[in-house]
Amino acid sequence: MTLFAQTRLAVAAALKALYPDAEIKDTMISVNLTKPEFTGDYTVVLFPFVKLLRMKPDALGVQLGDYLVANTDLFSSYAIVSGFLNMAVKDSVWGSFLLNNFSNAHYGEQVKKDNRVMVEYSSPNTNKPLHFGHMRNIFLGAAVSQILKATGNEVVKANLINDRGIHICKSMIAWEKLGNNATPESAGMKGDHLVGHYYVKFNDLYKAQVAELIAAGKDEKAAEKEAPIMLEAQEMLRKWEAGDPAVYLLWQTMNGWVYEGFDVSYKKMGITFDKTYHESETYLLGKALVQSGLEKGVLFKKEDGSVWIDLKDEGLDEKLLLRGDGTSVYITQDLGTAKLKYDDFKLDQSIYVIADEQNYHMQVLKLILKKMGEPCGDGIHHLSYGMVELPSGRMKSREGTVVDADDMVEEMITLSREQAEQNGKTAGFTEEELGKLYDTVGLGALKFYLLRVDPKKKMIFDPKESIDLHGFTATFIQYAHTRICSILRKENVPLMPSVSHFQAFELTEEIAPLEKAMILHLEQYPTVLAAAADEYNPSELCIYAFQLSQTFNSFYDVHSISKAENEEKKQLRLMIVVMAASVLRHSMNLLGITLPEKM
RNA sequence: GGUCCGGUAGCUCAGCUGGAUAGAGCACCAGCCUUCUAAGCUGGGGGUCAUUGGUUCGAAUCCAAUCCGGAUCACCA
Repeated sequence: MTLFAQTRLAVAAALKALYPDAEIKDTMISVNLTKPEFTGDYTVVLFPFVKLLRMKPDALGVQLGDYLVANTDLFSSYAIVSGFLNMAVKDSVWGSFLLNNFSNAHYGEQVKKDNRVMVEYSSPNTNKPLHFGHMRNIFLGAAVSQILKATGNEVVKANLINDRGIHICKSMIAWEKLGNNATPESAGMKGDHLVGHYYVKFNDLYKAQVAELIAAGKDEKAAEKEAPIMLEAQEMLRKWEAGDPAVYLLWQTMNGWVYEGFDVSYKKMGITFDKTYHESETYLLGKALVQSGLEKGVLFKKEDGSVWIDLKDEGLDEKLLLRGDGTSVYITQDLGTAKLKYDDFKLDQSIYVIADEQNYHMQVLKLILKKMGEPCGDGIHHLSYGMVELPSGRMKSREGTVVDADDMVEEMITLSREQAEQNGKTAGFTEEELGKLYDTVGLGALKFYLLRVDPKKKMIFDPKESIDLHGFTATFIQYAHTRICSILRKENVPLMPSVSHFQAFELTEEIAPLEKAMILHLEQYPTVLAAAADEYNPSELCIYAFQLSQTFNSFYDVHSISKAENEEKKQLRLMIVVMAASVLRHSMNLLGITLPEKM
């Protein structure tokens, strides 16, 4: 148990012992970290009990403080400042905290529980390459997966590829018309970029045809419907659904190019999946569910044969589940896929990382499953995140205003190289080491940038202002880590020393404020990690790791390790920095960010 | 119009289960490298926490109303 939690329990026990007749609820006990400007480590807010106990805050504080010091082994003293009881934890407690945890590579993790959860993320369409918006989705999903694993869950990372539909046919038509049988090899392009290129071409052609029709006297709506290239795309989709061999072959070929391109991008970004679903294989699955819903009387049929669900009593409207011609719609597929996932893995929870524009869709999906009595609906959680926008508004792949994912990665790597060269940081590295380092720094900065903001907030990204490598960034944390590694190299202490490494350590001197600040931060890590998991929010780890690095930099500035005042101080500080480096690595690894030993 | 999300320093964001004088980073200004990596540290200026009212010992945080921005309410996916 964390010291923080122990303090809460101790306060609860103390109150019960002191005032056995008072009904003190757990929620009334508010324990916080003591603000740096006051002496003490943990603060108990006294106001909530004042009314109940009919006591002045200060009088209550004295009784509670005295009791805690006398009856627990945790606290050495206390101070009361205007209604706040500031408890000082004994130095010896901090000493054993360090000794017990400094060499624990799994510090902060939770024991395995019987809970299987799927996280679906990335989920790209195969008509265009990944862009900056996808990266937020991908990094979020990957990070949340890792965080859930670290907090004891069994995690299945899933990717649902949208490989069919009119958008794919658009790329195919344009390639047929304009491609001259170009392949990724002949065009010298990544496959996903090649296919994306023809998707843009399609829209160029389409717009031109619409303009032509309008010039010929058609109104806009009719023109958009009748543009020949659009009719061709729709015809191609019908052929695909009918299993036309030529269309099917082209579809397979072009999707194959896209997958090769995606694989390169995923690999560069360090992203993997345990399971890949393809919509072409799942899009018909929902129909059986709809049929059983009809039999159960949850759904109803209209005269034209279309199937609906009535969600009016939930404050929503009627929702179509199957077209009159019996073909499925978007939500039908999702119903089927939800059940498939559940049956495949016996899931307790199923997390969908999907942009917030689909909040309504996900709400409806859950409601329908619930009404149909499908157990797979219970564990569904929509991890909704805000879109990444440009200063000029949303990115539109049709209009080619997207910031491409591969380009962005390359740009960040270039930026990290420029920064390193500017700072004269390249000495003592081989070319190969430098290349690896720039990847680490560039990608780290990118991931951190996208993860440091609360997922539900939308982000505005200005590509003209490149991502900074100073301040609240991965680079800052990476740098703090390399400084620690440098100390450890000098002192011949391994990155992960054995439990017995500091067994001779004995605490006799008072712990200095910045040493204490480090220890207090380290003690918070399990609490922060648990909160990040509860809220599916990796940004909490970003903030935590940044603050720990900040505190370390101040500590580093004031307290020398190799020139510590004495051997005891040296050992204490070594334990602190060993553990700090370990916690930094642990938290950043969960976000997919690597911390180098030299930079 | 209904529903949901957001509005905190010039900019990007923390803080939101009510708690001490509202915090970071960037940008700006002034200092700090013969000492473990200056991609760093120290200090400074910069705020009507959108507005109004309410609840409370105490409100950026909770409630209500209003204003502004966004998303969504398809037989598209």
